[in-house]
Amino acid sequence: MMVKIAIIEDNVFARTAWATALSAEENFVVLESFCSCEEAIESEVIKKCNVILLDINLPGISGIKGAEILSGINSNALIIMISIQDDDKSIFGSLQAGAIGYLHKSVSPEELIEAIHLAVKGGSPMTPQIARKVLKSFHKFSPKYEDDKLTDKETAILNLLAEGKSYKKISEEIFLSVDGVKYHIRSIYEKLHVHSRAEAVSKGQKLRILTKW
Amino acid sequence: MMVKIAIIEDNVFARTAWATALSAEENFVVLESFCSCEEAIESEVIKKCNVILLDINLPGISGIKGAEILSGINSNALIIMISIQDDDKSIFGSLQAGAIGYLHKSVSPEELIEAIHLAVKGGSPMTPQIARKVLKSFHKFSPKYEDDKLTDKETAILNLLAEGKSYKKISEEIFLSVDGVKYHIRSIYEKLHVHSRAEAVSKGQKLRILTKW
DNA sequence: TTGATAACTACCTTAGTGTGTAGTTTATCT
DNA sequence: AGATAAACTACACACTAAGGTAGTTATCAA
Repeated sequence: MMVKIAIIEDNVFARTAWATALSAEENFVVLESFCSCEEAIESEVIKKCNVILLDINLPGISGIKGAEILSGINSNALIIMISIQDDDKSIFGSLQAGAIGYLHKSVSPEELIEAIHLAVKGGSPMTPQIARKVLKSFHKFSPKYEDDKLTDKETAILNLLAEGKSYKKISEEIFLSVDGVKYHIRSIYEKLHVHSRAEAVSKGQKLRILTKW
Repeated sequence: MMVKIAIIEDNVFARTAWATALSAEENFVVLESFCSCEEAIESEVIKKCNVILLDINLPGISGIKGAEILSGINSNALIIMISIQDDDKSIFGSLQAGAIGYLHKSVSPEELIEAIHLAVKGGSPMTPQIARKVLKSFHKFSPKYEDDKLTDKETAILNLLAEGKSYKKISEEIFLSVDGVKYHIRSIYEKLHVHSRAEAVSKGQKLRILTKW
């Protein structure tokens, strides 16, 4: 099984260096190298490839926007970002856009080959620091004050609020008076420092109080 | 610099096998092995260790709940889960609870040693499949129908809704009449199949339309 | 025993929300 | 040139939400 690769990178040196290195590997074939997302999007090659190496800093359509478009064209292609940045916006933006790997531009050809093998085998190549960053993004924010922790009942109600249920519906579900529900919602708002359902839900998600999966 | 390790695992064989394997490694010292979270929580050892290996399936307090409590006690300890499960609830629950790594129970002693080294160096040990699962959890859900995609304006308004802003405030911010704002919100609700702000925000987060970082 | 607090229940007011309906303007397609 | 749709603006109305205030238990600690 050949691994068909497309490269999108505006720098000529990097582009050719990667292409030659990868072509040397058995089972790898570089179908085409592009110097912009626009070019790649137009090409039929994208529909045929298994792996797309994508730079983030590109003239015109950015790598992030490009990843989104390309994964729309070929949702089976494994998109690996290659970037000099490692800020949140670049990393999480790329992941949101559909990337399954994120490498630093300083990768050696050997590491790049290894990364592609890993991706093909169902893994997600990334540098250790980025992996840590990604995992940490799941961590619950532990409220500084014990007082600001939501009780189990409050958490349950917050989840029901997120489902758009009215006070009345919630009161029926948890066997409480409507005002009883209000009582808890007041506490939730106070603890989260918000003044509306939407804000509470939003903050609940940000603080990972509401489960998202 | 010694790496001080604590092990929490109810199975005697696994526990002792890991302890002996890790003790053999230079710079590693296993401070103590516990067979339940309860024991570990009581112990002073937790406050002193750098790495905690934590089983998920434990009698009494589960590994997930345990991770939450332990990271509360020592937020600097690197918690690595070791589990036979790889369902979403186990993985993401652990990460939410504060774990920075997630390994399958079938790891070899060499892999375990390697994983701890990686964790200490700022990485996040996990199996390739789990890494992929985690990264995929960031992916935007591409709406099946083109019609259900939010426009840029709608997305912007949804973000403002998430901040709890009133129609009036939003209308001022985006230079539109209040009814103009309503017009877009109707579209948002229709596309997301919801009937309230809170639900829209919740769904927006689930679909990764709203940015969370 | 008293006092404090948590967990409700109850009522009231106001502002804001969700939805129906309808008209206007502008751009796009045929 | 005419039709169509998107992007508004406008108004009306029932309902809900948010917050103020106050009363009732039950529990627990001083």
